Amino acid sequence: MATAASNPYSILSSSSLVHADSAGMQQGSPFRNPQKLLQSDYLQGVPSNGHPLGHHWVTSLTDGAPWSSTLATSPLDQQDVKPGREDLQLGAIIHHRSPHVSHHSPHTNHPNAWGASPAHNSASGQPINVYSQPGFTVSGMLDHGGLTPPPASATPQSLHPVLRDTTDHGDIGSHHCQDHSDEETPTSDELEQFAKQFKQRRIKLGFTQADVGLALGTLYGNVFSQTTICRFEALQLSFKNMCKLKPLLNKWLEEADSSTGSPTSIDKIAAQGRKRKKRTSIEVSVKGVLETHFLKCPKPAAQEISSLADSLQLEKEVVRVWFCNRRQKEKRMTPPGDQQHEVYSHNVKTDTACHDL
DNA sequence: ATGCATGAGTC
DNA sequence: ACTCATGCATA
Repeated sequence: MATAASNPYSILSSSSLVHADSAGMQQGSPFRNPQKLLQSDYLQGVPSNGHPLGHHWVTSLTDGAPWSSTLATSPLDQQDVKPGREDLQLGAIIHHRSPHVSHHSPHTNHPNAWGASPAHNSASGQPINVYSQPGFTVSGMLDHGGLTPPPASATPQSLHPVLRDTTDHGDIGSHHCQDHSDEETPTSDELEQFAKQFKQRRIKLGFTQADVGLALGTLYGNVFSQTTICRFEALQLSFKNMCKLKPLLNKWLEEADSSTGSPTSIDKIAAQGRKRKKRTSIEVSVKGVLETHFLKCPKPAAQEISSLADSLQLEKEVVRVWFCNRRQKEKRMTPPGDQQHEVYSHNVKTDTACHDL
């Protein structure tokens, strides 16, 4: 049942005290701003040009392949913390980016999966230098792990997969990829590795995802919820978002790691009553319909949303949000069910709308 | 772990 | 009105 249209929850004269800096992490943040180009990585909207990009991890400088959910590799690795998996042998499918990246326009979609980064992390080497941060001094991560020896981290010897030197891409063209003296944009591989390692250690240290989120707040001023930490570990965030969070989590890891045993003071932030709309539960049958529409047209026009909402007897807003969330989900990297193929990749001609009723 | 929701920043 | 980052509430 759709909730009533009246939204009694919008009142709140709430004093927004939490918004501290959720979005603005640039100033005062421990990390500078390594990912300025990331923004261009994936052109989000690009409606003007009408780029039908289904997936956009068009990294320009990150040598590594951007993630694009594809392939039906085994997605299970995100569930269990086993670092030594070798499900990545499908090197065959690996997309191949043209060596001459004159202008990497949004290739519709590269067939490469997240976990497909092979080679250097499971079978042979595995020594991924997870910590590419400058501040990371290996206080004891690698060797003091007496009881928690990361199965996959012991010999840091692998080569750095990322090697963006003076490869000037005409793409964004306003950055010089030469001044990367600090942590740069990690590759998807690095992020994946880090996420796994992070989860492992977090668990070993006995912290919950919620603990970490809170700790980040007390430590660096950026509070995060269990949800976000969870998504980070599961790689269910956008590339850019992952890049942003990694430094923080990395620091926390160092902290927690060095102070094992010490009761890290975990502050508790007062949870303020936030008026929120009750979560609407969409029936499965209705979801099916939405799903179908989504495949046909991931970006329905307002009018279409209205009619759809009408026929489904849902609030227009609910439908609109559903589509938004659905799109966002598609953008994520780790496929929920590991399906590849962007169903709707090329019909986005005119993003304006798909009128075909 | 995820579905639906909010809000800031954009276009 | 959309994208994106995030999270409450819930399965």
